[in-house]
Amino acid sequence: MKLITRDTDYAVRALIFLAQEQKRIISTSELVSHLRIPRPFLRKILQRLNKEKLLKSYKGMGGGFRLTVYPHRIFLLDLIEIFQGPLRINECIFRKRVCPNIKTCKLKEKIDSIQRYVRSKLKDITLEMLLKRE
Amino acid sequence: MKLITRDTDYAVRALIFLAQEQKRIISTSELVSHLRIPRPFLRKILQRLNKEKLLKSYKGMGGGFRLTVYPHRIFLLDLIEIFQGPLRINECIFRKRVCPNIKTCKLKEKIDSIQRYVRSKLKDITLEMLLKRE
DNA sequence: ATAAATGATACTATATTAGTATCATTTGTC
DNA sequence: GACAAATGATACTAATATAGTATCATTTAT
Repeated sequence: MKLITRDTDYAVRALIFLAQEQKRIISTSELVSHLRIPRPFLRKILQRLNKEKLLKSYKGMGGGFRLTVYPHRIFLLDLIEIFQGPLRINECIFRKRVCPNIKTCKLKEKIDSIQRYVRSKLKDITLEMLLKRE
Repeated sequence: MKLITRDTDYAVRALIFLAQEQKRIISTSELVSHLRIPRPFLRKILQRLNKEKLLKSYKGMGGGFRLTVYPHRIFLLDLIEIFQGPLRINECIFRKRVCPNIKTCKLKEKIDSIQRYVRSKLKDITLEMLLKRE
């Protein structure tokens, strides 16, 4: 059971690199040569981050991507949800027959609370915390 | 992102039914007629629970399964791990290039703590809590 | 004009999850 | 002992999600 899939992982690495290069425009080629991520896959990821407005893209020669959001305002939770969809851990189990009174079920409360916790903790983790320092 | 997959879910439902029938021996057929789970899939699940010693099986005519563990000693976490493997959320992201000093990384600490929390909370949830009451 | 970049989008491959099928073995009942 | 009703073991298929590729159009600095 993975909480973080490959594309989220790659996205994080790419964002770290971009953050460390400040506002410089970095091309996919440059990223590929530094991080070891398959080029077309990385391209797809960067395009997505662009659509989500975390990056701004520049077309044409000398083009590439640039971070548009401060690293302390980029949250791991958001990246996870961009690439993996909404974080839900309380789906399946609560169906008709299992849980007699779904509204008041203690179990549902517990699971909901786990989910809230996980979400809030993942929200605490920012890109900034991942940057190399000293 | 699902925390609980179909087989875990089915296992829970089957266990609930078995727990409610006390120590009576219940066949797959009876379970199938009460829960709506595809028979061969359910059989696979019951066999697994048997191997894990949560159930005891009885072969031959009149045979079936019986719960061998008290519902308050069956934990959701264990069921999840039986069917889905170890619960790990801190795999992927911490590889060579991303995290400069993996030993001391604050982020790893955070994720580890999330994992500990999730595990301990899932460990708090017992089968007993899922049984119908009043 | 051209080369070097991204945009859009469709496709393929691999892994995981979900479910099926089959045959062997055990056991209660007549 | 024969038979039917059960599980044991195991291999197979189907569907879905994840991972990765390919292609062509468009933009833009030189």
